[in-house]
Amino acid sequence: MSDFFEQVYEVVKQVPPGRVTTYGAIAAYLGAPGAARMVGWAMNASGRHTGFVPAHRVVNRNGLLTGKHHFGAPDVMRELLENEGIEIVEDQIVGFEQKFWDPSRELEPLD
DNA sequence: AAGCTGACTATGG
DNA sequence: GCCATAGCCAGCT
Repeated sequence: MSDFFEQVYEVVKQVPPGRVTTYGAIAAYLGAPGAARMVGWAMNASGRHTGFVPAHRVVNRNGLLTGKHHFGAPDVMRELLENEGIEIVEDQIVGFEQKFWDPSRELEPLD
């Protein structure tokens, strides 16, 4: 497993319940702005990672649940988020900006 | 080995 | 405001 993937998991696992972050924010925090796709790809491989990776707390920049189809069932991601107190309407997070958790702002810079 | 793909994002018409 | 294009970079065919 590439270190990049581990880095992604490290960040995602630190996302507090009831909060969400974006692929781009994680990529930027890891020093790879624009590599948001790789974050998504890391989520695709998150199942291989030892431990639980709350991939459902990672959405695109619109707060849209674009990756819901990768949870085995299209409703799993929404249910997980709603279980944490996040409202979902039309596969989109309600009040996304308020629930947005920015790693470069909440965590210490990687340096 | 070379090209395609993708859980993204920004920009321009 | 919607559609097309272009970077991004690791994994898969």
